[in-house]
Amino acid sequence: MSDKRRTIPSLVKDPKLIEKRREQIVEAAVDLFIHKGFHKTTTREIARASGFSIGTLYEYIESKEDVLYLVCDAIHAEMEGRLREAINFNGTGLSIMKLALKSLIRVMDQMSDRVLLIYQESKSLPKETLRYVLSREEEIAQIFVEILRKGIADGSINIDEKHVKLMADNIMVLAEMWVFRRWALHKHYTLEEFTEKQIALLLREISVSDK
Amino acid sequence: MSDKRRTIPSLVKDPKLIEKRREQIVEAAVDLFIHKGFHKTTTREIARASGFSIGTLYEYIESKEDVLYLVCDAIHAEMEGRLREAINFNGTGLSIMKLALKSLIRVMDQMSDRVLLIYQESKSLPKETLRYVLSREEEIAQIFVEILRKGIADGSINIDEKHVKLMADNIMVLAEMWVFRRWALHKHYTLEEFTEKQIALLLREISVSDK
Amino acid sequence: MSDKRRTIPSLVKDPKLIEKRREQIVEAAVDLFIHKGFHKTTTREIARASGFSIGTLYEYIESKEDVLYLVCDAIHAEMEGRLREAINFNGTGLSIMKLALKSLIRVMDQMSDRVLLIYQESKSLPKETLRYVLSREEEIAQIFVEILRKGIADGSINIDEKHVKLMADNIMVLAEMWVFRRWALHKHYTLEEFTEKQIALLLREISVSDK
Amino acid sequence: MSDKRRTIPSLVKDPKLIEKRREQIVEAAVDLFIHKGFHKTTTREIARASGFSIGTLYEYIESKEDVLYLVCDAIHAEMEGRLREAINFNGTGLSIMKLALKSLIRVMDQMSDRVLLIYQESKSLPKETLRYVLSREEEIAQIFVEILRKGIADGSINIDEKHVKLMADNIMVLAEMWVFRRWALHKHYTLEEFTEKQIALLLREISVSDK
DNA sequence: GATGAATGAGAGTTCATTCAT
DNA sequence: GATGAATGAACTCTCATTCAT
Repeated sequence: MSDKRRTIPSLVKDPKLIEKRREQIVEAAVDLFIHKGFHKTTTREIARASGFSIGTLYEYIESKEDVLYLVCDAIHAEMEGRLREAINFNGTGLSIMKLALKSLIRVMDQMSDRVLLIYQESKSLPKETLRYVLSREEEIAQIFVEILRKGIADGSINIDEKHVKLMADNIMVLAEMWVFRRWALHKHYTLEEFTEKQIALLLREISVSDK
Repeated sequence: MSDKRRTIPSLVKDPKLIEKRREQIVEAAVDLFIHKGFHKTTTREIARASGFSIGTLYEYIESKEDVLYLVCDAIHAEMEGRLREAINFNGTGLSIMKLALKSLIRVMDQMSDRVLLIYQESKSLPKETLRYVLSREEEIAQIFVEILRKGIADGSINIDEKHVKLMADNIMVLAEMWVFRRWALHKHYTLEEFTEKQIALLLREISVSDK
Repeated sequence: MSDKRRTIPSLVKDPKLIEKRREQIVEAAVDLFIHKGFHKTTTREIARASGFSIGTLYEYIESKEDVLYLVCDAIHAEMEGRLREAINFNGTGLSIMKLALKSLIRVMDQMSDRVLLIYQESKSLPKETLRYVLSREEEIAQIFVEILRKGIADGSINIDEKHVKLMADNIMVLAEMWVFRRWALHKHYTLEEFTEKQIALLLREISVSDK
Repeated sequence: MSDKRRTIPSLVKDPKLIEKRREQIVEAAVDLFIHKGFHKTTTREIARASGFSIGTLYEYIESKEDVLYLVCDAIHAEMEGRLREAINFNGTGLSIMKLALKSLIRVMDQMSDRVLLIYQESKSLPKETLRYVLSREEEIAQIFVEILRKGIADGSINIDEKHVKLMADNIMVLAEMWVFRRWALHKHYTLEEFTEKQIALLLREISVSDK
C-alpha cells in the first residue's frame, strides 16, 4: 500500500506532452501485448502502433519494461476507477457488498483481456516495479476489506476480523477466475450464472444469520 | 479431456533412452525456469544443466517450447499423482472431500514454485499445446467433480448438479491462490490457518444441513 | 604552417555573439572530453554543459567534429600563448632556450589533461581539419626552431642547420612525454627532476663546448 | 610489469581453434582499425573481414573492446618479438645498445601503422585492460633498462642509476616519434638520417668519456 | 536567436537452431 | 547417438542532426 509509484524519467520536458504521448504508448501497447504477448512484441512495433518513430518512443520511456509498467498501471487505474464509480458507499456493509461484488465481476468481464494481460505479463517487470504493481492489486482488494469492516461495524456482516483480509483475497480471486479460467468456465456458464453463484457463495460466508 | 497429448518427435530410436534423457531435461529445466523464467533461460543453459550438449538436447526435442511442454506436463503429472496418492476414495463423498481438500492445498504448498511456473509460463506454449496443458488442469479439477458427484449420490453433499463444475473450479482456485497470491497471503496467514479457513468456506457451500 | 584555419559557418550573424557562445562551448566540451572522451560525449551533454539547448548548439557549429576542432584550437592557442608569455626573447639563443625549455615543460604539466586530449582525440578530426591542427603543433615547435637559429647566429648554440627541425621536434616530444607517458614517469620522478634532466640532455646536444 | 594478461572467455572449447580464429580476427581488425579507426569499424565488418559471421565472432570474444585488446596485445607481442630477435645480448652494454637502438627505430618504421594504432586507440580500452596494455609497453622499455644496467656494470655506459628509467623512456619516445610525428618528420628526414641523429643524441647522453 | 521534440539509420549483442564430424 | 562450432535474423537502445514553432 505504501509502495511508491515509479516515476519514469523522460527526455521531454513538457509534462502535458509526456502524458499525451504515454497515453498513446499505452493504448498501442495494450493491444499488442494482448495479441502477441510482451516478449513477442518489439519496441519498433510499439513505436509504430503509437504513431511515432522508435527514437521518439525512447524519449518517453527508458526501456521496454517501462512500457509494461505503464500498461499495468493504466489497467489497474482503470479497474479501480470503474469499480469505485460503480459502488455506492451508502447503505449497510452488506448492501454495499452485494453491489460491489456484482460490479467487480462485471469489470472483470469487461476488462477481461487487460486483466489477463496483468496476470500473464506482470512477472516480466523488474522486481521493484512488480512490487508496486502488486500493491496496486492489493489496493483494490482493500476496497473489500473496508466494506467488510463497515458491515462488521453496522452488524450486517458477520466475519472474524482475523479473516477479513483472506475474505477480500477470496473475493478477488473468485471474481478474477472468470478471466484466468475462462477456458474452463465460459463453455459451461454465462456471466449471469457465474455472477449469481459466486455472489451466493461469498455472501453465505459473511451472512449474520449463518451459524 | 479429449485433447490429445502431444507426441514430440525425436531423432533417437530407443524409447527408454528418450524417456531417460527427457527426464534429465525436465529436471534441469524446471529449476532454470523457476529461477530465471522461460524467456530468460537459454537452450544452452538447459543443455548444460541437463548434462549434455546443445546438439544432444535437440536430438530429444524440436524446439525450446517443447521443453516447456515437457515441464508443464511433468508438473501436472506430479500434482495429480501426489493428489491421487493422498486421497482415499473409500467413505462418503463428504469425508473424501475433506481429505481431498486438505491434500490439494498441501500439494499446492509443497509444489509452490512449480505450480507458479505453470501459471506464469504456460501462456508461452503454442496454442495447440496450451490447450492440452489446460486440459490436464481440468483433469485434476475432474477429481473433485467426481467426489462431488459421489457425495450427491450418497447424500453427504448437497449441491445442484449444474454447479458441480463451477464448484470444482472454485476448489482449484481457492487452493491455487495460496501459490499465486502468496505475496498477499503468506505475510498474514500460516498454511494451517489458510487451509482450515478455505476448507470451512468450501464445505459450508456443499453441506446438507445448509439452506 | 600555410594550412588555413578552418572557418566554421554559423547561422548566427553577430560575430561577438558567435565568439561568446563558442567560448562557452569550448569550456564545456573540454571538461567533458577530458573525462569521457570525444566519442562517449554526446552533443546533448555538450549543449547542456554549455548552458543552452541542443538547437542552439547547432546554431554555432555544423557537426560534433566542429566542437572537437574548436577545442583543439583553443588548447593550442592557450599553449602557445602561455609559452610566448613566459619566454623572454632578449639575450643569447642559449639563455633564451634555457628558459623556454623550462617554460615548455611547465606548461605541459599545467595543461596536462588538455594536451593529452589533443593527443588522444585529434585523430577523430576530418582529414583536412586534422592537418590544420597538426600545423598548429608545428607552429609551437617553430618557436624552438627560431631560438635555435638565433643561438646559431650569436654563437651560443652549436647545431647543424640541417638538424634544427629535428631538434625542435625532439624538444617538443621530450617535453610532451611528461603528459603522454605520465603513467610511466610520475611514479618515478618529480616534475623538477624530470625538468632538470630533460633540459640537461637537450642542452648537451646543442652546447658549443661539446665535441 | 606484474599486471596479469586478460584471459578472454570463449564459448568455443577447442583451444587450438580459439587461437586460430583469434588470429584471423586480429589480422582483419588491425587493417580495419588502421584505416577506419576503432570507433568507426563495426563488429559486422570485423566478422566479415575475418571470414565468418557475426555470430561466430561473438563465440570468440565477449565485446568489441576485446578485439581491440587482442589487437594491441598482438602488436606488442610482435614488437617485442622483432626487437628481441634483432638484439644480440653479447658484448658490452654500449655495443648492445647501439644495435638495440637501431633495431628499435627500424621496428618502429616497419610497424608504423600498428604502433600508431596503439597510440591512438588504446585509450578506448576498459581501464583494467588499458593498464595491462601499458605494462606491455613498459616491458619493452625494460629491455633498455637492462642494457643500460649491463653497460653500467661493465663500464661501457655512464649514467646515474636514478636516471636509468627516464633514459629508457626517452629512448622509447625518441624512437616512437618517428611514428606519431611522421607528419612532421618524414618530409624533412629519411629514416637513415633520423636513425643516425637520434642514436647520436642518445649515445652522447650515456657516453663514458663525457663530463 | 532560441528551443526541444522528432527522427531513423545504425550500433553492439543474443540465441534458437542446424549440421558436418 | 553425441558433439559443439557456425549461423544470421532479430532484438533493444543510442544519438547526431533537423526544423517547426
